[in-house]
Amino acid sequence: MLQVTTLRNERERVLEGLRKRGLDAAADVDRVVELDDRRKELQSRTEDLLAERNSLSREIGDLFKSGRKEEATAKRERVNEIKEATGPLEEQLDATVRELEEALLQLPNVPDHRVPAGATAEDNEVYRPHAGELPKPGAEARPHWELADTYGIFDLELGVRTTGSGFPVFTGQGARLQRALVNFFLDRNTAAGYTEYAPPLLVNEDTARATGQLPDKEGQMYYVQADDLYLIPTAEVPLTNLYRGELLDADALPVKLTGYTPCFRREAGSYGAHVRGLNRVHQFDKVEIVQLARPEESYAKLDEMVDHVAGLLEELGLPYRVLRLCGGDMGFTSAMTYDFEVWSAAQERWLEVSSVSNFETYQSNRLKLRYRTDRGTELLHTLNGSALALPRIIAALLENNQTEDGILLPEKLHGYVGKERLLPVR
RNA sequence: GGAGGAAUGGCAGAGUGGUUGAAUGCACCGGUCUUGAAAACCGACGUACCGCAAGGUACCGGGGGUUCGAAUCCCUCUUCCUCCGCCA
Repeated sequence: MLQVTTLRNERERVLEGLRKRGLDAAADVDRVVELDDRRKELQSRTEDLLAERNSLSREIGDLFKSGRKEEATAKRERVNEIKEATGPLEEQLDATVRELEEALLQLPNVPDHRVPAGATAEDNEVYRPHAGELPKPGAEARPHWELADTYGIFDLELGVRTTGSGFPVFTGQGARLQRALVNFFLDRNTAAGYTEYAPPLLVNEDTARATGQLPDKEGQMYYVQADDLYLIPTAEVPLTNLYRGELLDADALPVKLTGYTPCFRREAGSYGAHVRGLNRVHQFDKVEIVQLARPEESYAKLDEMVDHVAGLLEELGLPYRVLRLCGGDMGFTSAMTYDFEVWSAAQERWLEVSSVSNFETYQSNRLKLRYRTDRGTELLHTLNGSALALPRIIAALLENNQTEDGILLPEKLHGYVGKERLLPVR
């Protein structure tokens, strides 16, 4: 959620930024400022009345103590009049605050000045192109969903039996590979100073709202009606919310968290050739990294996270590139996002495996996540990134490393998987 | 699932209707003393919002109520603790 002061003081920058998302927000911004003006007016009128009531009450107390009952009763009348006036005023104030908040929640984050304008993925900027040749496993290169059968990696039919489409069941050495990747990523993240957490997979509405999944992604999350809980679409949600409402000392910063969780996404309406195999599923495993940083440091931390994720992909020997997302392709809550894509040799296209973003104060404003400075308290910047999302990593490992002698695993994984290559099971 | 108890500032812990945003101790910060440190002593020490300021308002788990006035009384919800039962 944007801050009203930002909308007031930096109106032009905000409008220009939102234009990069293809949004003309002038009317919305003006409406927020108007509502805030109204809020201030109602608040000060209400508080003036309350101040009078409080001081009269004190006088009444004194009068009673000194036994001057009639005077006390007279003042009590006046207090009752005040109460009649404050009631409706407070209702108006509450309604205005709610309206203000609703209006504010409709506005997405303002893109950083470096974010390119644009409507779709076409307009994303290749920030770090892939260096060197892309692997060519040959004309008979098989896509990962075919390899999965031969090598016994995962089974989509079994998932349909237990649940429905889009819930792959990892089997045998595939399940082992999955566990290996989770451990590898967590080990690398903790070595880089991220503290490991294993958070809940269901969250309440306040939590989903604080990181911005609500109201923006309402229909994308699985919702458990009986208990009013949402299945997390990413570990970002519980991890960032661990610090909701905190007021941190400056020397505690930056806070660095990592966590492995399954992620659940309804992906309503996405079908077709591009969603075959592991390309898009309803449940998948992901290891996430989160940072809470001082505003002046946050973009340096974003770079640090980008380098860290790049390091993971290099250790896995996967060809990748980094994109800087354009305004239209960026998430609702982000101020700047880098996407990592790995090359899928058989599908001959790039697959997104990580998204690393700086939310600036958009989340922390809702989270009420602040830190102490010499000047008082200030909102922190929140950042997060996948390090990494597993399914497409597995797809790329299978497709890129297929040989006549089996699927060769990157050296870093040998110890984790317990072997150097995957062999056919049928 | 049943029975009881509790929720107060960074922590511990007073406070059961009146100027209490809240005693006291610890921690933290500034100072005195000291070659330096410790100890001792002195002082400062919550957050948000409104206001140019003076100042004001709100907050003692959440919500609602009683009252001229609520941390304090009532209702309700949540969480935690103890005991019993059940279960992984």
